[in-house]
Amino acid sequence: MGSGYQCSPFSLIALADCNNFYVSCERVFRPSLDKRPVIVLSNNDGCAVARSNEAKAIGIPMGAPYHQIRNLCERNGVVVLSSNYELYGDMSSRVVSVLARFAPELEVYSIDESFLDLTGVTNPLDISIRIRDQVKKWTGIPISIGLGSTKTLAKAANRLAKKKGTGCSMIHCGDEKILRSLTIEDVWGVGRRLSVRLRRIGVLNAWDFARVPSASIRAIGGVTLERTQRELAGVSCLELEEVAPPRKNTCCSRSFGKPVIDLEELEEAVANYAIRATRKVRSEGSLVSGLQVFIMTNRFREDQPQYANSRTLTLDEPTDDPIRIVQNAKRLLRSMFRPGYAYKKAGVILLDLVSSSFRQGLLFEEHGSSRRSEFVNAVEEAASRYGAGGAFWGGQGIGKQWRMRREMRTPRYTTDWNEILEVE
DNA sequence: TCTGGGGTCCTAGGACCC
DNA sequence: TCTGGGGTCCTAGGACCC
Repeated sequence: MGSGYQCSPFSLIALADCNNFYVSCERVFRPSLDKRPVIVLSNNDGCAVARSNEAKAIGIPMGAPYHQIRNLCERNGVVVLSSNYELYGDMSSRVVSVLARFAPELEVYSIDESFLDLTGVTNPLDISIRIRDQVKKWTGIPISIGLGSTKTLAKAANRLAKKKGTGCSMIHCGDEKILRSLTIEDVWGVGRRLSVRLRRIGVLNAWDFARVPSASIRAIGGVTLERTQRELAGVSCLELEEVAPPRKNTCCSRSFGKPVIDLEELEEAVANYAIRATRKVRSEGSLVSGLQVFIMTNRFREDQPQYANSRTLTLDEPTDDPIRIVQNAKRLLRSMFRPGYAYKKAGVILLDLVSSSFRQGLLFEEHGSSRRSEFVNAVEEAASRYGAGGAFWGGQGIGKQWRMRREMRTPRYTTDWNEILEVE
């Protein structure tokens, strides 16, 4: 082979990936959607982010803006749904709990994918078929499983299983025929930009990629792409992370349902995003060291004046106090706001999160005065118990002209008592 | 009219220091 | 006319992922 790499015979990784996940979740609760073309739209009913096989067959591309495919959908009787993240999150954890019965060493990689360690299993393909059947039976969600000695090979095998429609498949790093059948774009870690540059040097498929001198790969995509190359050749560079490392930043941003002109409205939106982001941080027991706010006009409207900006600040002490975070977010917003633009999107990013146990001595100093934190905790408690109607901060406003569209959302069957499925 | 949201990692280059 | 070099730290931007 001449590559110098050896396949590792010691480990076996499986990637379990839910098929058309959001669509599959919707179908569990509405079996009438089976065999029909269905798509799920992103926030603000913007783009198609999940498509059933029937919808793919009609020619709806991934990520297509809805306004561009609306006619196509209407002509073909496509069922169009807004996204329902409460439902998908809940279904996701159900799938994971079934997977964990088979492989206790598992990494939840995304809402619809998990890596499983099947090292030492005697009949991995048979087990994979059993896992697949069990997940379908207990959750209603169809999955595909790819097997390989590294994460990148497992990913590739999963792609193959989806391409061939077999449900489960395995790839060995020496399998020339199979690796040649995977285009360079199919390789995990090779996106649009890198694939163009790789094709230019004659790398067309996964087999080529694994065999090009690593110096050329490094020149094109740095150490990250070099790792991908080694992984594809069977050398493990990406470990299974059973415990998710603590998040470093968290963000809340939204496009507006309607363009926003006024500073006051923008402040209201930014305050809401800041509070949502702060809630995530508090629920993880973290503190915020800094924050960034950004605003932008609609970049697709070439006929309109454009403005985009972002500002960052470092807090004097890490905090999880929503009042301080909102005050600072508004300050940043006012410092860069320019009147006369139609703003389309804004966001708040909380930076350099640290564990709240690091705060230690500061607890009883001025910022953490206990009466104030009791008050904050009480408001947050009421908000989490009774929803936005229970309690909200003054800056959040009540008009919410800017809030996003979500016109075709299905009920939250599994997470909201008012919307639970009724069986007659 | 209408074009998502939330992350990570890496690198180049500027600021600053000795 | 001549105008260092090497280190660190930080940030912005680019690339990727789902």
